[in-house]
Amino acid sequence: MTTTDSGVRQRTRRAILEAAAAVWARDFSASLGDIADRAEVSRSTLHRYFPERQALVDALLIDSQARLEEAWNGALAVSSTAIETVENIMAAIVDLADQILFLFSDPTRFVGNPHWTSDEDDGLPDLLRAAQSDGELDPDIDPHFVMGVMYSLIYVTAESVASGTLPRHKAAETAVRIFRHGLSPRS
Amino acid sequence: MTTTDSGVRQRTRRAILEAAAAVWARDFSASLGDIADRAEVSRSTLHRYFPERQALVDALLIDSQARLEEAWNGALAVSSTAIETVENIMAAIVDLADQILFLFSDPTRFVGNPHWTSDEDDGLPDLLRAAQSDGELDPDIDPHFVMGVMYSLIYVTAESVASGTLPRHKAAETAVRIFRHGLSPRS
DNA sequence: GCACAATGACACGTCGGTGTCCCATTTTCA
DNA sequence: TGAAAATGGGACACCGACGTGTCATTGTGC
Repeated sequence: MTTTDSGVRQRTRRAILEAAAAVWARDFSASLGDIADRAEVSRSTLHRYFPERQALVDALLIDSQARLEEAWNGALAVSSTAIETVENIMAAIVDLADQILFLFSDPTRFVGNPHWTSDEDDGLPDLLRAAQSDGELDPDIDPHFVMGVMYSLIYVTAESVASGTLPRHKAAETAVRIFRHGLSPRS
Repeated sequence: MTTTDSGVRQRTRRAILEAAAAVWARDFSASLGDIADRAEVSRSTLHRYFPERQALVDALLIDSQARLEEAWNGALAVSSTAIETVENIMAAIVDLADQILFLFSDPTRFVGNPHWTSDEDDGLPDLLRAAQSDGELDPDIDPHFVMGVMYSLIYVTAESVASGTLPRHKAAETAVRIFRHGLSPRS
């Protein structure tokens, strides 16, 4: 706790968080035992780092949101137009698929959780509207539906990478292309 | 059981199956109590129709596959080209979203279940390959990945219809258009 | 080598979902 | 109307996940 967060503690902590994201992204009802197994840690150890289930949920929630925001800002920094920003964000979060799934697969999962930053105040809907105004996305489609398409494309590409159907280096490009072409204005 | 499956029994049975599909499509770990509530039936009644959890799972599995096959055959009957068949199938199964989700959201859910007809022997991959040969779909994309995109589009459109974001009468058209444009060959 | 933190294995008690009865009440139909 | 069918709801035992604790073992820094 003091100076002795010697690499070990941080590494086990990260291993547990990674495992939790990977497991809970697919099945939020998975037991702590499953997560401990995935993290290659005993259930006792898991409980020492996160005394109760909720503590792990909160920690993963905070961590996932932080990493997502980091990716978001990185994408913003290198983009000029709205559609370019959207594409860069998609490309960036393909690597955060587990975290995204954990965060957004069930809209009611974190209601009432003090650590949950509602996705209303991030600028994605506004960004999509801007892309629609620029003539890059079909203006007749609801931005929230577009977000749904984004997330589901993230999901399938990540799943396909995990199962070996899709090579990792093609994942981001593929997802972005389907998104871009599928939602372009009617020609 | 004999001639006396007087409408009543059939209707409650259907109500339970519908409820189970709707609930388990989103969370397969949901309790039988949740399903009974959704079906507006007491838990006792549910147990009378399906003595154990597995019995309900099997019944829903059989029912969902039957309805899917029916939609499949209907789409086949009115289509001539491969891509047309795919589009008609997509349009048809938007209304079966709950059943599709229940059947395919977890690939490992029914392994070993004697009632499970592996999706290897339905012709979807072949159909997609045919559409690729016809120049209607990008030939560089793995058919199984295309199937993933199909299912995820079914999912988002159905979710959006349920949440009121997307009008029902536009659901099928929207899903098909995104699929078609998103996966068309590079131009 | 010695102290001390970290980990793993095990042992409880609690709680919710499940499966099974049983009985009262309502609905259906002859 | 009256019998049969169908349903609702409570009581109970069972089981697995969870939360908490203890104790032995490992390994890390001094």
